[in-house]
Amino acid sequence: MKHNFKRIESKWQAKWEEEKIFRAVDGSDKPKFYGLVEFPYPSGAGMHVGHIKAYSSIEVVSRKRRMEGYNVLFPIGFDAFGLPAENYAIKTGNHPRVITDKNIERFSEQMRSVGFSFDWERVIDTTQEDYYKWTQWIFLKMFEKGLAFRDKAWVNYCPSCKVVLSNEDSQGGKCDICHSDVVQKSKDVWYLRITQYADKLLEGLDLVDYPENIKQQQMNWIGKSTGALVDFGVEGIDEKLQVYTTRPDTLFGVTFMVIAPEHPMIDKYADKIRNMDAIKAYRQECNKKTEFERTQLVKDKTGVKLEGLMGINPINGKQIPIFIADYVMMGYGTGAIMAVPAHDQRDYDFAKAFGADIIEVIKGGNIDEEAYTGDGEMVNSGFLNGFTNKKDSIKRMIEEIEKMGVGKAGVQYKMKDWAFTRQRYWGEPIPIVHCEYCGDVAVPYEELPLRLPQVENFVPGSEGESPLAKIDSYVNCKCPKCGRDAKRETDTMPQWAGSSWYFLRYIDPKNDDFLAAEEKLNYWMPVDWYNGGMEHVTRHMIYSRFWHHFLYDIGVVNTPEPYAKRSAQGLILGPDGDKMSKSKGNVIDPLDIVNEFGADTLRTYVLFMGDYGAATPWNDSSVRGCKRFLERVAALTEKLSDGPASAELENKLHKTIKKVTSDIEDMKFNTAIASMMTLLNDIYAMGSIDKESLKIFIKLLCPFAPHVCEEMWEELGGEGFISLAAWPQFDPAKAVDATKEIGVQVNGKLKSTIVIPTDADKDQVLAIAKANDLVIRAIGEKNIVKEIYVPNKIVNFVVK
RNA sequence: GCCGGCAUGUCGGAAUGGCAGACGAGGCAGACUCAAAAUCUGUUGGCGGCAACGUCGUGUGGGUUCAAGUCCCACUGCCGGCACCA
Repeated sequence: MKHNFKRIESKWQAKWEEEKIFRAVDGSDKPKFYGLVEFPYPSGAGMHVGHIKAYSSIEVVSRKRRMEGYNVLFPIGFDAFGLPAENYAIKTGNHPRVITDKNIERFSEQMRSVGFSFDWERVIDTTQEDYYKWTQWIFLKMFEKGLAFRDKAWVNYCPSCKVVLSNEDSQGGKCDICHSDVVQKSKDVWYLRITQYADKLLEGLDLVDYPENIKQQQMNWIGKSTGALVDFGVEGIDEKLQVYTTRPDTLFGVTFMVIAPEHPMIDKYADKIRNMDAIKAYRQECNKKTEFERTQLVKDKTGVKLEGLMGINPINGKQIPIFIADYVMMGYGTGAIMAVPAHDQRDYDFAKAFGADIIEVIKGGNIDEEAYTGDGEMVNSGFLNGFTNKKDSIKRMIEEIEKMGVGKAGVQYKMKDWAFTRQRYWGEPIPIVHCEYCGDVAVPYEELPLRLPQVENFVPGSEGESPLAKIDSYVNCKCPKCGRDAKRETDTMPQWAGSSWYFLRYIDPKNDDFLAAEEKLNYWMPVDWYNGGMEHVTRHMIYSRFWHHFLYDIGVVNTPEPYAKRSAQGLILGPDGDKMSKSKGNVIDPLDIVNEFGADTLRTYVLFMGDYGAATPWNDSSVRGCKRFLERVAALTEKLSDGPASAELENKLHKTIKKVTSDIEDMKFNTAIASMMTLLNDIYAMGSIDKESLKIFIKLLCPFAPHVCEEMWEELGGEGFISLAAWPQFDPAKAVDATKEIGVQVNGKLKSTIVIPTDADKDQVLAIAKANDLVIRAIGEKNIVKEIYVPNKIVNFVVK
């Protein structure tokens, strides 16, 4: 072996750190590049190979940018608030602070051992007071603008973790942390009005360079739909029942209404409802159902008719029954629907189960069989009869109901306001005081940070009270407004709070006066390239875009969108092709790989193993292949010849420069590495390489395997660090081939290959092709009816 | 049900509509070795053939084209996300 990788890796890691060569410079004249990777949650398990792959992409881009002369900010930090540390604290009796510090130290050490070119002077930790001070500051700004509010409503609640969860944290009806079934609970909690930014979050997608699937997923999550709000009269009471519909043009086909079991109208007019006992029983039944049961029973519609109340269709004055049923959700639209069973399958199923009328208003289906949801001619619909275009009929109906004063165009979103509250200890305290006289009062900005108090017992209350509620000295305080006795909010912020703005703090991590200085924000933002996991597309990515849009609106930052470009890595699967998990015993520890094969090998392998965006199984033999490659590169210093480079070598070298340079930008790291492997094989075949060519080669390799390249650079007498040396320039003239080998087809089938001078004219090429024995044989007695020549690519003879 | 993606040797994967299988792994054969590992050399899609070469071949069926892994239509199978969203 040429080098002891352990020795050279620690040698260069120490030198880089000592000379702080990866330090980002504020306000430099160079063009800036802000590369970002999702900062880790410092778990007790240590780093995962997935972290290595996630960081390696931007690591390579950042290293290339430095060599290209950019002022690069490539920071790292820790998203350290959260339940795992707290649960571990409850289990072991250690304070989460102690556990977190230990884990951060371990993670830092591990990341250093891989040789990532982070700027270690800008490390942030979301659990430090000087950090969460600004998380609280942003919360208070939102409170000031009415975007943070308290509401008693139905929330997702995890009975196992004993916390309220946001919609984003309970996708699929499962708790994101422990995967228990989530239940609905009526609770007084804090929300952030993210729905007010729904349109901005949608429009902002036009401004950014995200992969199409990420944009789609965010659009689906926001779930904008347009339609109309229609007011139905209710017989006997002086109040309208408003529904939301995407098909107001089917209003003539309405045969009943359905409201959610939790709809407030039920309690309000309980005295008018003759069957309240049945209603109450049904409500209880719904409450007991888990999300799983509800989705399993989609076809079997249940519900109860409201006896005593009748709806009135505003378009034709018809009386229609009103039901409660759990297929209508309080959380979407108005919690009430107009049912058009002929043209909505759910309404159809319900109508069949409850014997309601089915009136066809769109021709084209067979409503004896199922609901017809396609397009067609409007019938049984008064002034809409004869309309065939959905758009037109909807528009016409909205005009009509607006004229009548019974409805208007409306917009709905699937996204709900963000339940921004956790009944746990290890999070940012919500800086609000509840005063009997003044209501919810903000803690004054100058009193931030509102510190987490020291507690002995982190166990939450049985009904989901925060551990902070038990600390009298924390809870009892004076109202900042009137000075009378008041009580502090004891909930803390959810796990996603700190990560919603962390990329701004990297820009000015030690600023005591503001979250980051204005001129520095203006210089560095937006993040030029952000890489992370697909699992964050509808959580962290939505949340942080929301916060950034808000900060833009209040003038803190100068761009609405935080991330100019986003990419996502694919999973690394276990060697067996399954997702890595402790229970399956197929987990690869990156530190084992560093120890056995070296950091350079690990880095190269995670990028070489396959398409960066695809899930790929780990393969130990392939790791050895990468190590073999790097060792063969290192051995080139023993194959040095006197310059200058041969024309053949120059040609191959410049082709590789071109390929590696563009492949890195396209995130095609696997083919970038493959092209360097090809070059290496060619050099071995040629027998030697001159010093200057070798220097160029290792510059290309440096972003991937920086330690061995630094060592070789030193050996070759290179100046300074190769990590800061200038990126090789591609010279098109040197990559030009004198001759080309191209294929010759007969009737589209390859028959032979010929060598032609590059850019030879058509006649010359065809002459060479026609002189080829194999081509002559393939054509035989037939006549050439067409001759096709694509320059430098292919010849095709069509014969008959 | 809706949205998005994928399908290529033994495996991971390459291929601006122009020589399918680059590169790596694995296999096979050989060199070195007492031996193994490591290293090095050659070889490696199927079928036929001593060979030259022929022939088939990118999930399935059709289509466009001089030419299709690539474009279009229909289907099948996997993966991810959302889901009684009115």
